[in-house]
Amino acid sequence: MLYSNWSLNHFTAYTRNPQLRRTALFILGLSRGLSFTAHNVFDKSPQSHVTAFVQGNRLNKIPTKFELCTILNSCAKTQNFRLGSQIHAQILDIGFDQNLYINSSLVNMYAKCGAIVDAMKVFNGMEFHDQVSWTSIISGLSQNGQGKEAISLFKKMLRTQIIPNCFTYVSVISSCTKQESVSKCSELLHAHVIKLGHESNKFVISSLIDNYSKCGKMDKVVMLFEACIIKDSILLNSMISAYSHNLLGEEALKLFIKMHKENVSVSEHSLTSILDACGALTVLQQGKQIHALVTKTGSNQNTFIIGALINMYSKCGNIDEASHVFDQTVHKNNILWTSMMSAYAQSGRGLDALKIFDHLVMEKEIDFTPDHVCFTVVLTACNHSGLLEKGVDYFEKMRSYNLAPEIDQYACLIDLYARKGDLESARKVFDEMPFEGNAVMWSCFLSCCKEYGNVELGREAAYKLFELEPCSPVPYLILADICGAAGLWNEVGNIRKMMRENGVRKCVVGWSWVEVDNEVHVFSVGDLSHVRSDDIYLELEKLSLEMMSECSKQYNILISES
DNA sequence: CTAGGGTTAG
Repeated sequence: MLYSNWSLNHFTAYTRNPQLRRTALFILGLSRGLSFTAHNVFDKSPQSHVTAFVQGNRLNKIPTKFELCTILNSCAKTQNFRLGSQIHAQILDIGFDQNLYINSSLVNMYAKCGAIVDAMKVFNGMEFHDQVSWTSIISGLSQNGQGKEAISLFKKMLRTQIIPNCFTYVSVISSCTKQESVSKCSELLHAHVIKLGHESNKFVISSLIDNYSKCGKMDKVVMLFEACIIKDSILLNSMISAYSHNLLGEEALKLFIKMHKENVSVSEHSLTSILDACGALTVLQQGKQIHALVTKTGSNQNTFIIGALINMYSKCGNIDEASHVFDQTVHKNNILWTSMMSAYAQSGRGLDALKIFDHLVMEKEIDFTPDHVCFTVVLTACNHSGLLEKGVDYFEKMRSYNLAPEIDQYACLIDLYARKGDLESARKVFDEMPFEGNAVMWSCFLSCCKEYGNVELGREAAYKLFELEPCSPVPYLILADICGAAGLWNEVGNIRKMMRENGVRKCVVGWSWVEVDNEVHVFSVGDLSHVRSDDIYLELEKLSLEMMSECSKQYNILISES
């Protein structure tokens, strides 16, 4: 028998399933020597490679290893798992199963089709590895949301003789970005990159910019960006989303205008990021102009863009326009339903958000399966409307959808209890959940302890935060507040002393100012949520995009060292 | 002689 165990596993799996029996027979047919000729494969689209392959099969020609590589590549691009695995069977039959090029293509093909287990099997079955095969599996894991595994394989690679190249670093850096807890990796990997001389590779820079921006290290982001000589559209998009992500919408808009002026092609990625920035700045006028641009470029059915439009309109206080955009969407999917619920929750209409959710899960005809993000939105909606019991119910409901609560949903649960004043139950969740509480969670909890004057729990939360955020004065100040309110003046004195001893400065929130028409407007950088649009952005809203770029020289934004 | 891996968006 020519088949290895591996292909037999596949084959039997197919024959057991009546719907896949035809595929099974096809595999058998291929393995008996059917083949293909690829006509003019080099100037055709992946889909026409696939067609050529299937046609060529009928001509009984045995494909060369080069042709097999090309066709596997096309299967990867078109996510054609069926054909890809059939070709795999043929490869085993012909005996190319230890060819490095073919195996790397196989790993890539399976990974791109989401069959990461099969990709791992191929990878583990390889006798020798090189840079490409390592990178294929690392990027495959990263793209399939298994950042942790990608990083651990990277570490394994470092212990071999094979030195990672710039392709590998791009994948590893983006895995780190997706894994929240490993923000410390940024500098380390950056150092690797410099040492190996990849610091001017545009892919590496884009992924590093993304990584630093997600960790809030904007100084590094700007440094990298400014060192770039050629700024292509992806780099600019990474930069725009970095600015948006770090509440620097102003900078994001400026860059977008510059990009538009210099005729750098505006992609759907750029539009999504810039809509985010408009939402964060609550500049409705600019948001509307981007909406016009979306319509003009025909991107008005792209899920990411629609989601961003809904978000932008709701942040700008225009919930009706948000729901109008949603209504005009032809294919409403999970992401968009969730965006719409989130829009209602953000606009203080939590009950409307819950109404949508209840409707969706009731209606059997609508294709909707709630995921983690969706439950976060539902729980947030409960929180904003003060619905403790309902929130706890929804939390319990997650399990009926086979969803194990993640840290975000636990954070919502803690918030629900704490805001209602049930601090003991909230505290219990910290112990019961399978995660370590992070700074955001403890900060929320601490604020609630202050609200309800609970010294004991407040003290515990503050001490946790001293460890988690050693530079932040906020927990010191809140704890001092709690103790002051309880008349514990000795402890207040001690807290002040601790602050001095630990070198924590009282003022860390930066201040910025914007100058428009000779008037100076001042606002805090850290948190813009309390800034009312009519206070500061009134003047900005009057400006059109074109005018903004003309005026940009006047907007000297400075962050003072307080 | 020909072949394989990478970045940005909820």
